[in-house]
Amino acid sequence: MKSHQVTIIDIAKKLGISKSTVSRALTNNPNVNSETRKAVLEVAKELDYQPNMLALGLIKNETRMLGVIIPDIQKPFFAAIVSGIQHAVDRMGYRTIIAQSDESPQVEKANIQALMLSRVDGFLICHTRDTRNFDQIKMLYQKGFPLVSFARTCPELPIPKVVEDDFNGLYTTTRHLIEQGRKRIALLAGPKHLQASKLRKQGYMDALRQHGISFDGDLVAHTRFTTEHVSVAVDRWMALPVQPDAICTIYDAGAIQVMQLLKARGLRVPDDIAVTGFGDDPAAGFVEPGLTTFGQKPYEIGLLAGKKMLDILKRKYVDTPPETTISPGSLVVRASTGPVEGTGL
Amino acid sequence: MKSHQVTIIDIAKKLGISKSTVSRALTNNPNVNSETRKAVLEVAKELDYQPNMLALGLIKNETRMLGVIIPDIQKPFFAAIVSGIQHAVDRMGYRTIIAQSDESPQVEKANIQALMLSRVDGFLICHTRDTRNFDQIKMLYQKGFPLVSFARTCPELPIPKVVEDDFNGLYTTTRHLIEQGRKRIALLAGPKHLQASKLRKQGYMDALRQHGISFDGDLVAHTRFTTEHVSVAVDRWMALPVQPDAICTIYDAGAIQVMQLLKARGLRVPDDIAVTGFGDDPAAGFVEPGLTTFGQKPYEIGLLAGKKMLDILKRKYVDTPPETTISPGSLVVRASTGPVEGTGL
DNA sequence: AACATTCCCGCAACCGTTCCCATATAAGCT
DNA sequence: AGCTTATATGGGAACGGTTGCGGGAATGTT
Repeated sequence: MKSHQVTIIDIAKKLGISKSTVSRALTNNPNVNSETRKAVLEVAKELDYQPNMLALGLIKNETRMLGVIIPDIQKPFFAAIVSGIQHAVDRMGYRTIIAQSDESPQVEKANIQALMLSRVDGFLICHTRDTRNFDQIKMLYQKGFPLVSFARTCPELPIPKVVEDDFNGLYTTTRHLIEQGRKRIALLAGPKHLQASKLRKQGYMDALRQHGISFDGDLVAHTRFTTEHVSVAVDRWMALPVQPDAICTIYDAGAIQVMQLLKARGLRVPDDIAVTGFGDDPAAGFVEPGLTTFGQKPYEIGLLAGKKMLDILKRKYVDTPPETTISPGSLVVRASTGPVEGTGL
Repeated sequence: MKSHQVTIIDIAKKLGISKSTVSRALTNNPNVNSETRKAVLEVAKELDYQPNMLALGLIKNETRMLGVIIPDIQKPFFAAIVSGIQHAVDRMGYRTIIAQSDESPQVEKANIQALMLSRVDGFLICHTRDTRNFDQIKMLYQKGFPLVSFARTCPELPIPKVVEDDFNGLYTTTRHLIEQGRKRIALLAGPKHLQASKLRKQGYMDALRQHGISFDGDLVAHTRFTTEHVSVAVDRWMALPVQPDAICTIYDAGAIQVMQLLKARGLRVPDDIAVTGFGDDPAAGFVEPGLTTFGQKPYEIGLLAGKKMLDILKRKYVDTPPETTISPGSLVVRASTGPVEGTGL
């Protein structure tokens, strides 16, 4: 089937020299006659020689492969991050192996194991939303693997991180709603154990407080990002004696579902009730009305994460402590909050 | 930094036996005493031994890695395919290395080269929309690499392929428009050299012919999937003495842009003019009005492609010729194709 | 002419495994 | 007891490269 692989020995035999010399000629080692080198290069091309990275990796103990662990490549957010990572590390000759955890901590664990066996040179990880046990990544840390974490990170580990602008995101959207004259602003929050989730809720609360609006626990719903939870939350709000005039959410998909539920109830967005999201998912621009949201740039997050990984690989962080980078975002105003109709895109 | 790697020699030394025996114990070779095996397994666990896949790959000449080449991971279509491929091959212990060509034939070529150097065990490829020169993949074929092609394939190569239901897709959407009473149906087509593009156009033309509608060249626009081309096409159609009452497109993104352009011109969809797409991109369900489109299941395409790759790897196709699988789709009717006004339908 | 230096090149060890071959011991059969 | 056979183990080549060491030839130095 696959024909015999061309090796440096084949080249050596053909030229009547030793494989050492061929190796040196091929690796630009100065200790080789220029004519010999020329001859070697010529034969190498003629035979279509391809160096065997496995053999090389065995010696250097590196694979030039990076493991990227994400929950779900089909989410535009993660797809964009992956794209950014790849474009950052490709030019330095690193390949990326993508592994999806499908939001399952067990699968995440299995993926880490598998990639460790594949001997990747480093890991870029975004945890499952249900990951509470960080033993696996801690184990990688102890073993000395280059590690970069993004979006959903392990707070206890001193490794480079790239995260979204969680606090500012919710602070900004909440303030925007207040400035639009909204008084009773509900919050569709996330799981309490998630760091990003906590920060976003904090942004919401700080915005309320700074504008003299008292916090009302009835207006906050903690979801685990499921459609059921969102449904229940909206039902509960609508059953309140005084209904909210705005719903602030910590993720676009939730906001879009909220809008659909409101529409089904005959409520008009934004006239009766305003809605905001977080992230600026592509869908936010397509829905009607367009969703006002805090725009993030996942591709940039990927680029940053990739660059940090390259820095580690270049041993840049030998003494400087790794830092957490916050990828800035900005408010994208569309029709779901304003009195005016948005652009639709 | 990275501490000494634990090898089978370490285990052997600790037990005072030879590495051969350790290897046998670890690989479930029957020629080893059960007590010895137990001892080896114990020490292996104690030392946290991890087999070195590089050494193993060097011997077996395999990496258990598959190269996946796609134009753009950020397109939901490709993201879903990648997900399908991964879920198909993961359980057989294959990792996937994703490489994006960014729709550039040169990058595609470079990626193939790089992955070949990484010694992947096989390739799953979707070509660039501008790939006309298939020398690279032919080279892979000649070298005997396991190959599977999907969505955008090389027609000349006898390799397994998984494609969308191109012909039926456009046949179905066009017929749907005709059944809705549309008479002058324009077609937003693709590049003439693309196989998928040709087939979709053929579906459109066959539907017209079978319903006694004569083909009008003025109503067909060939694009290269750019926003500029779409814009020009719509301008041209609107300048026609008799404007079309429906626009049939071969891709959702084009259809959505068409709807926006029509809206900007003050035309109502579907009252004044109907629009159809192809693929059922997530956005098709979000836009207003919802886009009637021919739904494809890219995740299934990925699954199929992955399974075919596994079949090749298992040497299943030694004598049976590789076949092209068409992933079935179905019409998804939404608001963008209501019946013509005044028909009473 | 004697010696040091430089330049090339070959030898062999090594990276971590697998696997073939040889060998020693134990067991089975007449 | 003497022979074959099975079982368990060790030795070492191989996979495809890199690299330190040593040596021979050519060149430079005194």
